[in-house]
Amino acid sequence: MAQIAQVIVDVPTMQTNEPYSYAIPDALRDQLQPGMRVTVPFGHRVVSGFVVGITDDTQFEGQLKPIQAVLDLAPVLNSELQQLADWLATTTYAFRITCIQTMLPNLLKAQVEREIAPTAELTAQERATYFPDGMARPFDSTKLDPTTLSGLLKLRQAGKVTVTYQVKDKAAVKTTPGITTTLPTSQLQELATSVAKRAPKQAALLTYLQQLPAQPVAQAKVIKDAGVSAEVIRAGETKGWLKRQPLEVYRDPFQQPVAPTKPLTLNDQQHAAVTAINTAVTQHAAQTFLVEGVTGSGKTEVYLQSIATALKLGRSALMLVPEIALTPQMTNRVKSRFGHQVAVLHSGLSKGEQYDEWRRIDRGEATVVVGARSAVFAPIQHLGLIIMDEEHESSYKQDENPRYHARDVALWRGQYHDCPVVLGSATPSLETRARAAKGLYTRLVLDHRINHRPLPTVHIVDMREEVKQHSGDDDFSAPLMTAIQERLDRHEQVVLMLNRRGFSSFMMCRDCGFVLKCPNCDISLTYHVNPRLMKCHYCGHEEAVPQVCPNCHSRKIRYYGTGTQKVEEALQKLLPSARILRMDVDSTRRKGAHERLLKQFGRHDADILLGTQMIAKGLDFPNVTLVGVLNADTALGLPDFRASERTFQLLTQVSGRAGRAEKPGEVYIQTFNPDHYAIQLAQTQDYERFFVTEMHMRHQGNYPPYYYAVQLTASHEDEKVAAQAMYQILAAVKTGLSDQAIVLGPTPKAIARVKRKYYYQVVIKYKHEPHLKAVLDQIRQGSQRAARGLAVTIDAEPMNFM
DNA sequence: TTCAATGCAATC
DNA sequence: ATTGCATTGAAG
Repeated sequence: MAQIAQVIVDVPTMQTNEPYSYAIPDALRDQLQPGMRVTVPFGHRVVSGFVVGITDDTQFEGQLKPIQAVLDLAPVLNSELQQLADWLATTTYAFRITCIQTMLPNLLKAQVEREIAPTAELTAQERATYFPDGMARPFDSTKLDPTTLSGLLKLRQAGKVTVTYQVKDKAAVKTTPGITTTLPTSQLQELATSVAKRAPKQAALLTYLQQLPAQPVAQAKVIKDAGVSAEVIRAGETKGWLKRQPLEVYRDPFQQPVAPTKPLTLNDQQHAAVTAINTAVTQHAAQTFLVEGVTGSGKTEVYLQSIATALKLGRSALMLVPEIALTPQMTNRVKSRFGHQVAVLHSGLSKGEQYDEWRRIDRGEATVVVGARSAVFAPIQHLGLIIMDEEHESSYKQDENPRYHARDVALWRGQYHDCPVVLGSATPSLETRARAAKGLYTRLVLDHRINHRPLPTVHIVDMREEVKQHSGDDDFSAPLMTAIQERLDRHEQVVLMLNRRGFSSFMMCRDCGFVLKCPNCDISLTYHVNPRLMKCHYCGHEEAVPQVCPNCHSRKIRYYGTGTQKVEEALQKLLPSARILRMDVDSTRRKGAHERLLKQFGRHDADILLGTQMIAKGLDFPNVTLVGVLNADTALGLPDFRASERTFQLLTQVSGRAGRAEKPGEVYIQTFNPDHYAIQLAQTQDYERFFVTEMHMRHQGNYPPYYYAVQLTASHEDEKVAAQAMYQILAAVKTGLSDQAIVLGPTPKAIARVKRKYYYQVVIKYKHEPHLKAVLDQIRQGSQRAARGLAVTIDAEPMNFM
């Protein structure tokens, strides 16, 4: 019986979102397995694809085409991850191939390249114009200029040129020169004694070769260990003593060795938590834990000791951390406990490094994986424990297709492997905390700080009063300045956070009120000092800083609001002797800059670390005794039901940065909303009261976790088209769902225009809608043949309502 | 009437 | 996504 491969082709459309049948040529029959990548003829070209099954027959009536080539020796997705891909596609409304690609390291994304070659049919004239060197040339419609492109297309119509497709697999294994010997030890011994007296180096090499293992050894190692030069090795090669053979090496992103650490002694609460988790690990129970631990309560040690238990049982562990927290501080801590068996996966690595870490995991050489969001797809086998630190972080949700939440994937894998999942946070998401309240998750509370260090004292500064007393737009209140000065006098360090979410410094005319906006997007341009430019944070548009108002030509156009650079300048003016380190998107763009700045601060090369949200997470500097939040409430005004939750989390998180060692810490929060519950409760770090208050608000507003939510968005260059599409979708939703469902919109998004496109959205809130999936799938089908340029997205449980 | 731009369905 | 093929639209 002829075997048939079921292939998902790499063409992300609705029509090709199911397997296509291909004949398996005899030569590939033994080799091919589900989970492998292949190249297949598709229409009039070749595309890459992914084998999801091998069957004996097919529904397809027509003539099957054969698979062209197999790209892998072994499946790149095992059976678990293949099932996970299917689940991901159904729950996130994404294409199957998109899900598969997301789960694989970047380098395994095969690329199709087109080439165009001349034929004998061409006239000399045409040949000279299009093929000056007579050779085939790359045919990339995005890179060729329009005239050449249309010319080439005409020639193709006439059949005067041929187009070929080449699927390029970028997966490259790095090698280093290696050495092996084929001679038996006895012969080498003989040679060593018979070699000329005045060639001691050759003798040394021969002696060394005798104890060489069968596998190739790096040439660099031979040179070092045998004490010979590359010259001698070359001589040995010509004499046939040894053979050169490329040796596969891993690009190790973690070069520097780390000092091993021993498990620390646990306090009672930590001990209770570890015991509970260990029991679940040992019993292979797919139980979910919520470790609710205040900052400084030693959550990480609980994670590490639980991981140790899984390893002892011969199982592996996955630890997820927000990208921003994947600092060397954090990875070092895991590496120094578990050594070489740790693999690290995050976007800071090069693609080659990512691929190599992925392969170490796939081969079972790494049994502890630490990584950011996408590491939840790591090909770990025999999972014994999954940990997700800072579980509330919104970066665990991917904001492009597939719009998955790593927490959901982690829970899925926990079920699959029958292993516990530990969600950890000082400020759990309302969803998670509510599930714990319902008894779905086991709650483990760590409310003592290690060594009973007190929580920092938090002061709230009413900026309305400050502005009244002083003149105008000062970013620094008197109490905060006094506190900073005290630290400088005592040679202690200060962390200042500028909340930048949805807030920036913009140009406004004081005469006519004109605000300078991006010509492509609907948002105001941000003022940058160095280089002095107006920039759009969404599309990257740049323009010169205007001297006069473009609207009324007044010279009184000034910038308003607060950027890190402006604050830095102002602060430097107030404290001329203070050494200030600025950490924001601009100063950390280059690879490793983030790490370098933190090291600098850790060495006390600076007194004040000034930064955006990124400094709130996971830093641990013992000499920091003061934390200031310059503008606590910029996020509160945003049209998002999670605004309070975000604000509370951020303030609590950043407050934890103060006084982590023996010196007590102080926190100053500057706000224009001193009475808001999110800020009041952040002052006392009272998560439980915040939870109860916020749950009440969510209940009032019919928001998650009381309701599920789906956000539908349509975007188009023409505002009318986008709006119209949304009204059609609205009609489909209304007829398809019960009247229990709450449908909001269509409304223009808070930032209605981004990159020359208008955005409209509809939000569905529901408790139980069995037909929802069918309705949304139908919308997905419909959006396929809608107006050109119209993009419809479906986001289940969105994190951003803007 | 002819050629070209535009829309549309199919791709195993 | 990309293609060939049908349909419609503008010039001959």
